[in-house]
Amino acid sequence: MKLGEGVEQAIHSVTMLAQLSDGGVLSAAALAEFHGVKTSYLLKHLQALSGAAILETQPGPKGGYRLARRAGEITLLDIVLAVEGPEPAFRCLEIRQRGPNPLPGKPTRPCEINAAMLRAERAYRAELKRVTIADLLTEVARGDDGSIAARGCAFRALHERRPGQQASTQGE
Amino acid sequence: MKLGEGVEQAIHSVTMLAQLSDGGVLSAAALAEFHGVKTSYLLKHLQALSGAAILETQPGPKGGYRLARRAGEITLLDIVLAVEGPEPAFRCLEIRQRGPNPLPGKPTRPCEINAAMLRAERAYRAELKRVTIADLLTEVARGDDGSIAARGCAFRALHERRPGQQASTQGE
DNA sequence: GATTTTGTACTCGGATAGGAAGTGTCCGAGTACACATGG
DNA sequence: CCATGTGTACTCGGACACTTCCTATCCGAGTACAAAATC
Repeated sequence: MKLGEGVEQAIHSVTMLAQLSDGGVLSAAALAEFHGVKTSYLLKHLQALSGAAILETQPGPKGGYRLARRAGEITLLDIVLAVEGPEPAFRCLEIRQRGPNPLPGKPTRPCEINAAMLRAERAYRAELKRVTIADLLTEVARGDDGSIAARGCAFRALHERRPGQQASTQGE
Repeated sequence: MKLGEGVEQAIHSVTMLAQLSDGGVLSAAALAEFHGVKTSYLLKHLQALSGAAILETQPGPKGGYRLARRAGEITLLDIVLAVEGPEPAFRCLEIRQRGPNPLPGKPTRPCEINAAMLRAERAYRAELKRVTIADLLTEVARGDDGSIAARGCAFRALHERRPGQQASTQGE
């Protein structure tokens, strides 16, 4: 019962991408720098998100990642499943049938233990499905005195880019 | 997001132990044989359950494991936590503060992402906490035509032992 | 023959190797800009 | 001076090592029974 570190990085990255202006993209290097993580590793998970149709990619210089759909349409469950894989955490190996005398004519009835574990996992996923990236942004803004938003804005002003469009005044 | 195989083995073992008569014990070797798993590996998890005060051990010949409390007082959550460890699946590394400009004077406000993930995990654990071993036995009995119970009874008649008491008629 | 003593066999317990998955890194394919060149 | 062609630099994408955790295994500590020796 352990989630990889990539999940946290992915959620933070999506949250950041949700805040940039329409049509803008952010490179993986910029996201990694902002979060203080390894670029190459973050790239792996961004690719997973891209493969899950959560992010869109823009190759080439001035390229980067952007959201593939509205922040209100992206749930935490989508991200977790994209990064960790869709298979459930509990895997029933039917060990009740693996003994020396495995109930000969008995057809495969659902294992009660498996059912209970899956029920719990459904509750877990349902809770994650209830939370969208837009909800997260709202919550953060609610408890923010402005400094968090300011930091994000400053960062995006520096690194956000719009492919196929001349950058206005980018110092670096 | 993956649980080890030991969880399933542990739950099945506890379920079996819950069905033996008062004062009786079952050896790890017997449990492993019944479930068709490696004894040495099962031992590790039985030890974890013992350390969590879910099982009691009886050393020596005719020794084995027994429940430390009533089956109705043992939840699936107890077993999962004992085997997998109590730490939550999602670990917030506070990467939002690890960037190059980490909000200087900002005190540690709870991360919204972390809060959402933990909320989901609480739902998961709450669902597991609702199910006791006694509930599982009831459910299994409800959908059983008698063959499952018969198999378990036959096995226990062969392998169940009572320390400090002469075995009545044990063929082997 | 009954009791004590000793020995053995069996149990759990923790420390020790092997393997799979997560973590971290590398190089290759593709694209847009920038410059140089020609008209 | 303007349009075109070429080159370069930067991006994402997938394939390749390293580390950690799960899986599997071994040997040691402890106990109850059984047999043997003694009274």
